Amino acid sequence: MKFASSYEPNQYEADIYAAWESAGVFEPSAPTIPVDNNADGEDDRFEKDAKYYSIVMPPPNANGNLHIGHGLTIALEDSLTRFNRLKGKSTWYIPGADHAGFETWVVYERALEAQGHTRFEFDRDELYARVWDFVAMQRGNMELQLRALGASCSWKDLTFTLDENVIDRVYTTFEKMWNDGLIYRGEKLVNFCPKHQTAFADIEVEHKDEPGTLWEIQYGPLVVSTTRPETLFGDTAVAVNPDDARYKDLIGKTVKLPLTDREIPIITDEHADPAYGTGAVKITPAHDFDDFEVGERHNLERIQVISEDGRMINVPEKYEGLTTTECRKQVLKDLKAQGILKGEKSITHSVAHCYKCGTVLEPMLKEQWFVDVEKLAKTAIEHLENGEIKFHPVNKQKVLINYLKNLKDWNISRQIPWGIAIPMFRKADPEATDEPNWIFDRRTNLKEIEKSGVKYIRDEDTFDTWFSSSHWPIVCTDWSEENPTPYYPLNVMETGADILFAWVARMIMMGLYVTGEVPFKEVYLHGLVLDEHGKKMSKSKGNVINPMDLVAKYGSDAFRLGILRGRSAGMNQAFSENSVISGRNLCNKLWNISRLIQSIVDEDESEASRESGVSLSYTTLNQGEDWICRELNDCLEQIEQDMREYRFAEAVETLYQTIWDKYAGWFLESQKIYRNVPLLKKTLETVLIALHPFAPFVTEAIWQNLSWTTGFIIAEKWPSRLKFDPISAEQFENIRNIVSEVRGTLQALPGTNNTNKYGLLYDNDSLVEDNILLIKTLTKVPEINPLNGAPRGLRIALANHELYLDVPEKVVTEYKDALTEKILSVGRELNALNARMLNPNYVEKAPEHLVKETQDAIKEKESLISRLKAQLSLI
RNA sequence: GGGGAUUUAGCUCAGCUGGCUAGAGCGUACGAUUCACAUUCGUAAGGUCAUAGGUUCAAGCCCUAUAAUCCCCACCA
Repeated sequence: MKFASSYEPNQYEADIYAAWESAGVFEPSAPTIPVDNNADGEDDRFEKDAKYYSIVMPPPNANGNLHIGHGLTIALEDSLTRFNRLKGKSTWYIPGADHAGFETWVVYERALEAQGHTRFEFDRDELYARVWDFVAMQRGNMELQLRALGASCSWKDLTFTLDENVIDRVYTTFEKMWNDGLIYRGEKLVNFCPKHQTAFADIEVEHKDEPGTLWEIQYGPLVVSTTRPETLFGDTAVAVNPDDARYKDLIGKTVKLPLTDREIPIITDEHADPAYGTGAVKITPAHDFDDFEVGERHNLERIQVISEDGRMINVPEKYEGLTTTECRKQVLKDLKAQGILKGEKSITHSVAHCYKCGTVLEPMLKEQWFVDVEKLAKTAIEHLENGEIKFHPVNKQKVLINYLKNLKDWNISRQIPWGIAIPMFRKADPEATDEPNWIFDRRTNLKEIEKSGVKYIRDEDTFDTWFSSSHWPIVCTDWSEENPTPYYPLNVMETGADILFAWVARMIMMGLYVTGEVPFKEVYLHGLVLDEHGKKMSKSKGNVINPMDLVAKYGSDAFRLGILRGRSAGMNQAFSENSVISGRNLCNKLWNISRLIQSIVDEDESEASRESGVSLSYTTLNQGEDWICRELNDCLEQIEQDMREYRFAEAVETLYQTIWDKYAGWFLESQKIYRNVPLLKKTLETVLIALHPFAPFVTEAIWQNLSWTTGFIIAEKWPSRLKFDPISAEQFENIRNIVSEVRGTLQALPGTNNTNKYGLLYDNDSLVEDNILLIKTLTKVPEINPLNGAPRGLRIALANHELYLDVPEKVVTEYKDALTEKILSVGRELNALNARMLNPNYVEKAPEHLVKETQDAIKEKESLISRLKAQLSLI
C-alpha cells in the first residue's frame, strides 16, 4: 500500500525537492538570451508575454535566517512561478543572496569586538576578506531554508550582490553617471552614527519623538532658543524673520558669541519663525540640517565643532575633547554663571536615531558621493504616470510618484568596509598638475594607481547597498545592451511594501537609466505579517514566529497555504498557527482523496483486467459527474483570474472549497455508487495540478504514488476544460437541494438521532426515482419509496419536489411550530419581493433579467408557501 | 503640516463594475460514526456592514461630513 492513512510531509519533502532539482525542472525551458539575434522583429511584447515569465527573488541576507516575511515572499513568488510554468511559459525564478552591507557589518563588528579586536586594527581589504569568510560560513543556511519552503528557483543562476558581474554592472553605471554629470562629490551634512562610524541615507534614519529641553540664551541684544547649547561654538550667525518688527533695527549688526570672543552677524531668513521661542535662532551650519541650508543661502562659514567620534573640537581649550553631553552640561553651567541663560522649558521633538543600534545620530559635515536624482526621478515619474507599471495595491503608484516628486539627492557613500568599493581615486598631490582631482577607475583592488604619471589614491568608502541593488532586475537577468534578454523587463517584482521607496523606486530609476525600459511590468507589494493579535512581531515582545518551526511541524505546503490565507496586497495582517493547521488538514484531505481513488482504480483494474491502466478518454454518465466537471472548470477559471489579479488568498479559498466540499463532499460521495474510473483519474489529475502552485510537495508526493501518472507534476501542463452536459450538471443542483433540505429537516425534528429512522416518500418525481440510491446514501434515510396514495408524513420544504419524510402523525404535530415559523419566514421574503415589484420605478428602470428573476422567485415562494400551508392544514 | 490606508459575525478576513435572503475559515452549540480521512461527517445559532446625512428603482460598495485605529513622509531653533 503506497498511501499511508495520513500524509506525513517529513517523509516526502526533502526527497521531492532533491528530485526536482536534479531533474533540472526549475530552469527555464527557453534560452535566456535569444539565439536568433537577427530575428524578423516578430518577437514583440505580446509574444514575449505568452512565452516567457521572469521573476526575481528579493535577495535574503546571506548571513541570516529566513523570517516569516521571507516565508510569505516565497509563498507568493513560488505560486506565481509554478502557475506560470504549468501554463507552459518558459519560467525563470532567479534566486539571490544579499551581502546586506550595513546589517552584516554590524553583526561582524560585534563578533570582532567579542574577540577583543577593533576594526581599526585592519585595513579595508583585510576586513573585506574576513567578512567574506564569515558570510561564506553562514550562507548555506538561508539557501537550505529556501529549499524547505519549496522555492522552485533556478539555483545555477543564483546571484550574490557581490558577484563580479554585479560589481561590473554597478561600475559601468557609475561611470556613465559620472560622465553624465549625475555624480558629484559634495560637502554636505549627513546623518552620522558615532558608534558605527558611518553616514546614512535619509531613508535609513529612524525618527522618534522624544522629550527635550529648549533653552533660551542671551546673545547680546537678543535671546535665541536652542535645544543644543553645546553647538554654539559652531554658530556663524543669528537669524530673524525678515518680517519680524521686533528685530528690525538689529539686522546687519553683529553680536558677540557667548563664551567666545567671536562676533557673528544678525541676518534675516524665512527659516526663523517669529512665533517660535523668541523668534531669533542661532545658526550652526555644520551641525544642523536647516542651518546648513541657511548657511548656503547666506554664504556662511561652516565650523565643525563635533568630531566623528562625538567629541568637541575647534572649541576653547576648556571644552576641547569633551563628549557632547559633558560639553552641554559645562556650557549651561557657564552660561548660568554669567547670567545669560534666560530660560528653559520642556518640549517634545523628533530625534534621528541609528536604525540598528539606536544611537542618536549626529548631523556631520562630510564629503560624500551624491547622485543628482532630479533627472532620474523625473524620467521615472513620466513612465509611472504613463501607466507602464501596474501596482498591486493600486494606490502605491500615487504614493511612489509623490515620493519621487520630493526626492532629494542621494548620498551613496558608506564608511564601512563590507560593500562594493567606490571606484574613484583622488589625486595624491592636489597641487601637482592640471589633472582632475578625482578620476574613475575600476581597479579598486589597488590602494593607489598611476595614470599618465600622476599618482591617485583610492577612496576608502563603499556604496550604499541600495545603489547596487537598484540594478537587481538587470543583473539577475544578465541584461546587456549587446544581448537584451527576453526575460527583461521582469513580469513582476514582488517585495515588501516597506521598501517601496528604498528599493522599488530606485530600481525603476536605475532600470530606466541603464536600459531605457522600466525594469518590471507589475509590482506586487506585500504587507507585514503580524502576530495573531495584529501586533508587530518583535524579539522584545517575544511574539516572533519562525517559519521553519511551522514547516517542521506541519509541512511546507501547510505553511504556504496558511500564510496566503486571508492576505491581500499591501496590508499588514495577522497570522496565526490555526491557518497553518487548516492548511495541513487540506493536504491530508487531498491525500485521502487520492488514497480512495487509487483503491478504486486498483480494484477496477484487477476486476476488469483492462488493456491499459492509462486512459485519457472519459465520458460523464450521470448528473454528479457532469456537475463536478462544471465545478472544476469554474474553479480553473477562477484561479486563472485570481492569479492574473494577484488575489492569492481567493485562489486558495476557491481550491479549499472545491476540493473539500465539492469534490470530496459531493462528487466522491456520489462515486461510491457509480464509479467512473476514467473520470476519477482525470478529475483527480485536474485537482492536483490546480493545487500544485500553492501546495507543491503534497501534490507531487501523490502524483508519484499514483499508479497511472508519469513524470513530475511540476512539469505538467495546466488542465484544459472538461467536457460535460450543462443541463445534467444543473440537475445535480436539484439533488443537492433535496439532500440538504432532508438533512436539515431531520435535524430539526423533535428528538435526537433521527437519521436512519424515517423513510422518504416521493410522488411523480423522476429525478428522485433515478437517484434513489444516491439520495439514500447522502441523507442516510433507510428507504425511499413512491408515495402511492394520499400525502402523509412531513413535507420537505421544496417548491419543485413532492417529497415527504415518512414520520408518524405525532412527530408531525410536534413539528408544527417549526413549520409555522418556516411559513412566516418564507412569507417575509415573499413580501419583500412583492414590494419590489410594486415599485413602478424598479420595473421600469432595473435591467430586464433582474425583474424576471424577481418574478420567478415570487412564483417559487408562492408555490412553496401554498404547499407548506396545505401541510399545516392537515395537522 | 502633507500623504496613504483601515473600520463587515466572538476572532481573522472576503464581498470585484452598486443588483437574489451580506459570505468563508476558526471558534461556539447540537448531533453522527467500523468500511478514504476525528487532521472526519452533518445541522444550527451568530451582522443596525463605525456614525450622520446625501445620490439612486436599488448602497456594505458611490458622494459629503464626523469618529476611532494604523502606517509613511516632512518639520520641530
